[in-house]
Amino acid sequence: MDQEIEKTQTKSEIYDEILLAALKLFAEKGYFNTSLTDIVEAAEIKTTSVLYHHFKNKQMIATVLYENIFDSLNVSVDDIRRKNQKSSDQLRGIVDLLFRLTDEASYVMQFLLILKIDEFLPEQKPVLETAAFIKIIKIIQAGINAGEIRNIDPKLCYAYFFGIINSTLRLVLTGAVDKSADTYLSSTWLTAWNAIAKK
Amino acid sequence: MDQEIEKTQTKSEIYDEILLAALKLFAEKGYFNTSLTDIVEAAEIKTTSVLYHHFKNKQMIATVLYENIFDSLNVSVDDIRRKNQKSSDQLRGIVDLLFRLTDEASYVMQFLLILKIDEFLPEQKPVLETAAFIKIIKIIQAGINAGEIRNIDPKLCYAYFFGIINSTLRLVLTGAVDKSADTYLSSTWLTAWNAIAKK
DNA sequence: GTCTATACGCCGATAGAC
DNA sequence: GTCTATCGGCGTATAGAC
Repeated sequence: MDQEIEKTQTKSEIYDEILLAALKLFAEKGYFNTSLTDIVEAAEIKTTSVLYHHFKNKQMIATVLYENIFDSLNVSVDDIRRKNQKSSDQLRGIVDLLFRLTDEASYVMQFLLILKIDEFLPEQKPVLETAAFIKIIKIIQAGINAGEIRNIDPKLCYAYFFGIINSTLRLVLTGAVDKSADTYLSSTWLTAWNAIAKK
Repeated sequence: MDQEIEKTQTKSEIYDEILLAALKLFAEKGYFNTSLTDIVEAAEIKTTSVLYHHFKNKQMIATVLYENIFDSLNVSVDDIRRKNQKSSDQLRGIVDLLFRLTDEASYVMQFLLILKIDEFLPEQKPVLETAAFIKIIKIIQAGINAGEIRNIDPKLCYAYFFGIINSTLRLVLTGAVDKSADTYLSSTWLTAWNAIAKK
């Protein structure tokens, strides 16, 4: 998925190590409970100097993570939209993706669903205003227009549908239930879709 | 609601001012972005010494807020359980309460729904293990036993029902929609209840 | 590009007079 | 119980040699 990078502009392994270490720590302990020293240790580099050679400051590490995650999500949503016509199929694709990410990239999903991003990146767009989520609202709007989804405020519809999806994933991510997200996929999808589908 | 306090053991007005100021600031900027100086200014007291005379440290302010809010919620849930027999009526009572709190005490609801409490109060119980929420799970279990609610894992059922409720309230609390929570009450209740009700 | 050393600000917390 | 003054430490960030 990140393999489109040419050798020449590879940002170095250390760069990636730092990002990965920071992502894990932010997800586990939160941004403010994570010191640069923590990141340095987890990334297995020697001193903060190495870190500052790659990033302007702590906030920039978080900013890059934010951009990577939301850009990647945006690309995936585009892909799903291209491969499916009906709103229900597009939403199903997005749900599949989110459940898979929860099982296979839980740190990413914690960043998305659990962290309070605007607390440490106040200048970034709120989640609902990012490209990926604007497109999701569009999918919902299209579903309403096509008569697939009942005619309510798209944002409210988003809250209903992804309220069910996200709170289920939060149960998994916080360890409140012990099974994998995948276990709950079909039941949760059905419930969420029925909550917004036109009868 | 807080009027049961006898005059003799009133903790002084300053105590309450500090708590209220801290609640607002934590809700608006987050715990870590709020300094004791911020609280001192907002509470309209002179120095941090006054603050330290009432609270052992910053964390204790948050702890008292946490306990007040969850105790009060627990009392309300008891009250609702006493006044209603059916699970559906009890859940409806809780939903009414949460929507009212969102409109009338938004800082409290932000503390409950938006803040990542375990980041600054790591030793406190996770929300789902507090008395109030254990009782909510019991209400759901009773509804399943009575045949009112479909037979699924109570925690999953909780995620479906309150996923819809809470994500709608989050829209209001974060300003993603401009109307009051009350506007969405009946529609959201219906959707949430239908998501878990036995047909 | 990595090392050692260090600056420095902020903030939580305390001492002690009154 | 409130004031002035101040400490100590952590964590971010930088300087400068190699």
